[in-house]
Amino acid sequence: MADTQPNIQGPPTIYDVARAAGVSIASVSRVLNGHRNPRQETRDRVLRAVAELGYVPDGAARALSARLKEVVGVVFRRVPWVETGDGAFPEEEESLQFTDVINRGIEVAAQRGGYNLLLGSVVIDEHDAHRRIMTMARKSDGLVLHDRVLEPSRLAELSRHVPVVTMAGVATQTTANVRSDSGTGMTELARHLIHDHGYLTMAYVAGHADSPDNIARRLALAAEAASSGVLLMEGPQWQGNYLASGGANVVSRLLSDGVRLPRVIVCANDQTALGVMHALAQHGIDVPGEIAVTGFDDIPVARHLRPQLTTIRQPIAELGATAFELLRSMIGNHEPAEHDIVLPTRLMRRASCGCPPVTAPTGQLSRSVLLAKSDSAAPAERDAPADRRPGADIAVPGQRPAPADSPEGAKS
Amino acid sequence: MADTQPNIQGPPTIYDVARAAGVSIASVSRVLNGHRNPRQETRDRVLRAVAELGYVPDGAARALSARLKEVVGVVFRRVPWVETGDGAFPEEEESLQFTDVINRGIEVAAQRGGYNLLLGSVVIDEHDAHRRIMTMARKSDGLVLHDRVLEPSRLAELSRHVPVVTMAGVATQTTANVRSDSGTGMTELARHLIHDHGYLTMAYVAGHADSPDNIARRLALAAEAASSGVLLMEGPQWQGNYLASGGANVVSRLLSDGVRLPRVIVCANDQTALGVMHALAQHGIDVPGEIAVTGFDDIPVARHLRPQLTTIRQPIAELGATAFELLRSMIGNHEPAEHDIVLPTRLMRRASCGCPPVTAPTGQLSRSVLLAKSDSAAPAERDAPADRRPGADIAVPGQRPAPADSPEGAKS
DNA sequence: CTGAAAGCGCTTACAG
DNA sequence: CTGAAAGCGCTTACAG
Repeated sequence: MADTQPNIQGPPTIYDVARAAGVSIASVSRVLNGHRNPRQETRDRVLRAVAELGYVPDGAARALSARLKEVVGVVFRRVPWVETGDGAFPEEEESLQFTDVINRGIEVAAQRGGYNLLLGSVVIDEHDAHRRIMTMARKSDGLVLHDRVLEPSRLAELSRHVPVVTMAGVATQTTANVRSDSGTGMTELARHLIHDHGYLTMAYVAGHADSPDNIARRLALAAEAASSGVLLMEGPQWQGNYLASGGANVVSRLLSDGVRLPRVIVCANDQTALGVMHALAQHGIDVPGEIAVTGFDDIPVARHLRPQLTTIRQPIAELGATAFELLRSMIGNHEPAEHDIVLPTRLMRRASCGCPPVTAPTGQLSRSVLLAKSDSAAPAERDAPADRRPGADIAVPGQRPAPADSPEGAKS
Repeated sequence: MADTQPNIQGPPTIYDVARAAGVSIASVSRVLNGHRNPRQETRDRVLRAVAELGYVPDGAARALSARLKEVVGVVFRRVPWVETGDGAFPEEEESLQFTDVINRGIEVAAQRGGYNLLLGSVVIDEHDAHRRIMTMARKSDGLVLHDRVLEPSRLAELSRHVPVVTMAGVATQTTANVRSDSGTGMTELARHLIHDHGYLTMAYVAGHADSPDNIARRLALAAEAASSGVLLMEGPQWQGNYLASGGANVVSRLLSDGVRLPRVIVCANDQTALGVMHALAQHGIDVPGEIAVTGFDDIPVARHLRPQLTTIRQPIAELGATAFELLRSMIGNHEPAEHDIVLPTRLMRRASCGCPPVTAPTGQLSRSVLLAKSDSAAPAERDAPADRRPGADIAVPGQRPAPADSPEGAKS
């Protein structure tokens, strides 16, 4: 078959394969798409030619003809880049771990279904975000929209063109939504803080004020605080933005204003907690000894922080995968089975709330493991847990930890 | 124009617009693509019809006709999902912050250039990874490949189909590469550890053995150690995998084997350092007091760790953006201007190497900021820095910090 | 400046 | 089972 030359340049087309195999392009297409029609001999010849030429169908041609791109678009909201003084190029300031893990969940599910993921970001207040999103829509079979990438009014218009699934949003007549159970999760956390730890004062560092997740978390926390007579500080001073910088700014501002801080700071998400813990540490305030801090999400780094972050785990990757499956069920003008899918959450008790830290199961190690002499004091050993649980990083719903500080009295 | 009905279903096509505007589809196309031909009146009519119908061209048709998809593919390597016992769905175990930030850099640059990003992952030892990558190639105009997603032999084949840029790899005859200057960065770090801090024993927790970055870092560190007579521990026992779990496993294994640890653990990347610090903390070993730890990359969370992580900053997002620009210069069969672009790195001195921690510029705060009474001891104040620098989180090349521990003698 | 027509590379009825 | 042909929705020479 050495005489069968493909096009002068560029990848081989289906015509090249057909010529090499001595069949029509229809047969090539049938073999490649797994129809059972072609007989074995035809199939063999086609497959051989395909292998020889290294043929892979062009995605655009396939999409145009089959009316299916096998691509799902994902739009998320990105922090605008900040120009740094020292280089020609801007750098990103924040990580978006929650978003990234969701996207990974979407991608894995999409892959299984033979889809690829078209990723695009939008910046706050970008005036023609909807145009860019529309362009993405026309490059995909459907769209997953993260929180707050498009005004609700535009949403309706968009959903007339392609199926749309929102993440952590609100289901509409024409769009479906996937979220996790923020209310139940926050209620569980609040009860742990109030009843297990006996904390009497708390604050809520909010996420975006109009985010449904933020609202649900705030309300659940407020309800528990009210029913237990616990003081809950919230409001403009405590307004964050789901970012570490937002959490850090809230704390720094309050401290420099001389505002007295509560015993626990409950954060709208882990990223915020990251910033809050950072700011507290900068000011020499011990967590959880002086102030306990909690998050929401359980992003991968949560367990690597010092102290490890007590938080509500969302099944983050699964949220993404669920969004993909839901979207796929809508592709082809089908109605989704459900319009609002809610996944469960669970409390992860770690050290930042005041629960005993989990240390290595091997127990205390001899100092002889240190090759180098050190002139620094050995680190203060924190209170050894009464009920040392090897798997305490895993949620144990039925189990109550020993309170890390003594209750300060009930319902002051 | 209420009488102009679009197709029964689906988004309007260029034919719908042409009919509504009373012109040919060619004119519609010309107006939309910014050709200067159409006269003002034609232009107005087209634009009005476009607005009324909400027309946006189909990406696949456009791609097929214009021979340009305006999509760049990005392939990265993902940790395989682990089935958890408690649910139907697997969960991701690790974050991939370095990869995620690079991808964000690619995406931002791509967006500026009118491109979108097609994202796909590959798993270690996936046998038909190359087929999936090929499919992605046929859905894009070019490919950015992260480290080790494809065997080198397949690379050559792939690059015959589409332009390929590798990240942190090696340039070949047919592919270009973008990386940062690992050698210089590691040399700077090693000198800081050896000469500024006076450390005499160190270890290197490696990344993937065949990663060019890993090799460059290891060699640079070894060269500095050798020329200063410092002990460097490395080898199979110290083999990591660029993941937090890899770093944690190395430390845990060594500790349970009773191996004596060195004064500094230099990690191949930040993610590894995260795991190392986590494992050390679990075993009650103080960082940096007993063992100093350093990373490489400066991923966003590095500065949020306790202690803050001393590391080499790579311009991560810029690496991605550069890869996109390079790739775009290759799209259309152009030769890239450069085949191997190397971006600079710089040392970020933070606390984990033993440099003085940076605390809030406001100085010490009254305990009265705490609303709740606390029964826990105030946190131990770490050695106050002699030269407290407000901007110490920013690299200050010319400045040397006070050593955090006394030199243990020169060139033992 | 504008329209009719060809063509991008596929898939899929429609005949045979 | 197989091939010739139409068609997916665009862009762009080619004529006028």
